[in-house]
Amino acid sequence: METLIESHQYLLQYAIKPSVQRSAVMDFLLKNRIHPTIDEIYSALAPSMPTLSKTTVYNTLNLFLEHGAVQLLRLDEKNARYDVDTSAHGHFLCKSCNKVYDIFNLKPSMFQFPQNLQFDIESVEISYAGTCHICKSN
Amino acid sequence: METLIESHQYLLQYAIKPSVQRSAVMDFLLKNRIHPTIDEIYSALAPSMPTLSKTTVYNTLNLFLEHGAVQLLRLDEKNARYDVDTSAHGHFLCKSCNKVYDIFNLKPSMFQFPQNLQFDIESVEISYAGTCHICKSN
DNA sequence: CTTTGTGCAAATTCTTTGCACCAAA
DNA sequence: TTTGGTGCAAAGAATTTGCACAAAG
Repeated sequence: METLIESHQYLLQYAIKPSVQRSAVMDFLLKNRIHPTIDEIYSALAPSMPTLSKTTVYNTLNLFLEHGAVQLLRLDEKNARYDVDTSAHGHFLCKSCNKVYDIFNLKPSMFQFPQNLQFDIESVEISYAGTCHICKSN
Repeated sequence: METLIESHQYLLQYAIKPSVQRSAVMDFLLKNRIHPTIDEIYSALAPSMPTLSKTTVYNTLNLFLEHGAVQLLRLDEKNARYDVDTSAHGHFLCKSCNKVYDIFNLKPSMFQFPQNLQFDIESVEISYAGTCHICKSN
């Protein structure tokens, strides 16, 4: 399939050696911008890849993280979530439906560290939690 | 001791029924603004409270959370941390020494949600990670 | 061949739960 | 006495590790 070839190329951009499993995981991330958990990724791919193991999904996401191809989100107390969009943006977690929304319209200055070079910043996470507009009206 | 009486009063402000254990935990939090993990709190108190159990520390912090007396921080992939300062401020985690620094000089506007009333915001977390000035020079 | 990736099972870590005992009003 | 708090042991959930087999060059 052409789509998996695209994921293959995408991995190469991050110097990640592609494999069937890695391309499938990246393909899922690129097409489903839902900030999925390991379990969500595994459950989505398992039906079409019966031999896939959850260990491989863990290995794969850790590899993606090391290569900077995904961003780790710790929005709730439970599982880690992964975002294939590594640009500067924030997140909103609805505590009612557990859906994660991207918040793109934050001022760029919010992603700059306020203090004068004292620390070396590697990552910035801006996250909100509450109730989304859909759950609010129910 | 006078200090535990202060913690006792502090708990009452949040409508938390004090106990020896709860006052001791709150006393530790008020005097050690290090955003400790459950384990750090337990290890600090256990020597002077031999019968203290880690379960009680978990119970206590969950109770404090429910009453809004502490703020939950999820800065690293591992343990939860707790901050007795519930005001709007950010945090910096040094990945080298694991120390957490408070970032107080953030603009108040950063803690307001950028979108027009679509979502009900309950909490905002702004966190940075990288290398602190001490580890940088080593 | 040789290197690297995969996947099973087991281990580890963090946190919660069930339940008996203890403490305080 | 009655209510609620504590603490042990066990359970549960998320993630990592060890190792044998498979795949790819």
